[in-house]
Amino acid sequence: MTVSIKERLASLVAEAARSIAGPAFDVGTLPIGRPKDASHGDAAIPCFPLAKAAGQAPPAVAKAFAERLVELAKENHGILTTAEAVGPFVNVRYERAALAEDVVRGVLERREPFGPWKPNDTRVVIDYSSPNIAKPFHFGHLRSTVIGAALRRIYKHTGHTVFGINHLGDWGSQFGKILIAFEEWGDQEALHRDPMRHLYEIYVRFKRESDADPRLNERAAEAFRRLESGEDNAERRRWQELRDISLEAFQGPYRRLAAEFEAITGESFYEDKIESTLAQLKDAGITTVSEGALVVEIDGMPPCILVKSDGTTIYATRDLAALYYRRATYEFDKALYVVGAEQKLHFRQLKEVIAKLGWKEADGIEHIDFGLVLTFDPEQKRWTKFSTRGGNAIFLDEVLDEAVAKARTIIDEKNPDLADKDAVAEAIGVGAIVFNDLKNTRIKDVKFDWDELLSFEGETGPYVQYAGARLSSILRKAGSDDAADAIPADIVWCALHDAERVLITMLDFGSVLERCVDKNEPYILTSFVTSLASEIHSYLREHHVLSAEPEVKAARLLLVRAARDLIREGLALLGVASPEEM
RNA sequence: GCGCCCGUAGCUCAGUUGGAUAGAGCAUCGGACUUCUAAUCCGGCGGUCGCAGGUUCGAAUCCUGCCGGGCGUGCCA
Repeated sequence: MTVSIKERLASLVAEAARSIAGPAFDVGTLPIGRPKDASHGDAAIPCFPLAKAAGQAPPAVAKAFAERLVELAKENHGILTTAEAVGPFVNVRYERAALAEDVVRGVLERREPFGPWKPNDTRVVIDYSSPNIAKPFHFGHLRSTVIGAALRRIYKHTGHTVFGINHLGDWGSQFGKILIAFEEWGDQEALHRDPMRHLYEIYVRFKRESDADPRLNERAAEAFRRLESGEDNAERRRWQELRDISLEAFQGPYRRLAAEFEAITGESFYEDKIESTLAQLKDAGITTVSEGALVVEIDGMPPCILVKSDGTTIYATRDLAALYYRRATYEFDKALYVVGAEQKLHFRQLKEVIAKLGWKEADGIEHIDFGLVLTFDPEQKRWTKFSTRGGNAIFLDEVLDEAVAKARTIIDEKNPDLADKDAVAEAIGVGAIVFNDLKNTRIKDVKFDWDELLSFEGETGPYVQYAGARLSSILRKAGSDDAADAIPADIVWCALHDAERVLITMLDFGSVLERCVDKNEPYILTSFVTSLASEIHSYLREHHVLSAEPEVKAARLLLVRAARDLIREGLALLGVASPEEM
């Protein structure tokens, strides 16, 4: 197995460091970073830890360190050309041909980290999307769906065994409300025409009318009791009907968003597992009865309620049943919950309960929280929460359709002869929305802004897609867009010396994925593909491919192929399509 | 009240876990298409990193205290 140029640099740095600061020096304390200014070099090593260990001033140590690196580089060809001390830093430059070959070959031959990583033994359950099907699939559901789907693919790519789970909100007391709402105002024709919208309308109406008529809430509670009784009654049949129709309706958005699951086990799936869950929790001796409810008391926070005083269960009970089931079924090491930040307390409670049970898996339970979707309130002149109750929810399909329509308009204007315009518009429009949601740190609130959502310029999905399309176009015109094309033996790799910025960026792919996994943050990858696209757009302006001298052209075509593949790979991990043309 | 989160350019955000002169996009101003897609590129303008202390060779980053905003705070999810 070949060792990447990055790893070879790391071992060179380690060897040089030990020869300066002694064999006991902890090489891990010496970070290899990127210089502030790209003109300084390809990689930079701050020498402060080394200076401390060597007991000398940082600039002096840096100087000696750089000299040692140069010596070592002479003995080990194909890694570095220069190592220069600048004050307390050492800036190094990769040997150009080696850099180019390492990166391009790595991508095209799908070596790690560009291709799939060798399997590790970590098993990960990712709970995401999990829409409440008594409520509409609105824009707010996008976040969990898109973040979770991206994490699922990133974990898979990096060698984890992953189980993506849609913990559908298809149970619970709000179903009592929906049942009563449907009994009062339900309409079969409207339900089948547009299930989500119809259920949304009657749900909002229920919320509104129950304010004036508390009897509605009582009836809803009774309906849920009857549902949870386990009998094959009218409530159950209606529930089953609404659930099936809703679930079917969700498949459209899931397809468009490239969201896939290993299992769709909603809350109702645990209905027959609640009893044994409660028994085990009681047997463990961690439950108490408080104010008529069965709870687990937890230091420093409110108790976790298992059975309400009216005898019905609650979401925490079902989440615990799910944890028992998932431990037995998937033998997970990590259980990630991609759920909004407002449920922070609930997941802290879950984790505490599991810790009280003494499970070794407790540490692996992690709430992958994210910010709210806000809407601008012109009256209050500030960003406020969407409220389902208020009825100002924005449907996801509406947003996607709007973006696709905008993409279609731009295609007609810029590329009227394009084949398959509708398919390309779908890829661009949906890609823009997905990309936008994965652009920032999860915890940031998302401000719902049509202008920003429908912007296809700058740091956007279409910007990255466009870079990919330009690369594909070059390959098409060169007639060499065959992924199976072998890399010729006579490639002059140093012809790519002027593509250093692109190559150095591509070199980062592995550590980018590591950071994504480490922090459960897809935006790091989003940011990476944006940088790569930017480097490509700049490069293509200055460096013509098809008209270059044969040697240069051959090398550049390989670079183009590699960059195109990596952009496609990165976007695919995020859930964004890469049109060949746009 | 208490707990958690956020505060960086006019706006939206990065800042690789404490390293070099704090970076992008949008907006704005100027420039680049008879050459592989101008959904692009190049340049200008724009900063008391909320405030005040502290830690040290070095702080947007760590610690403390304030200020402002958000979320949560026992039977919704």
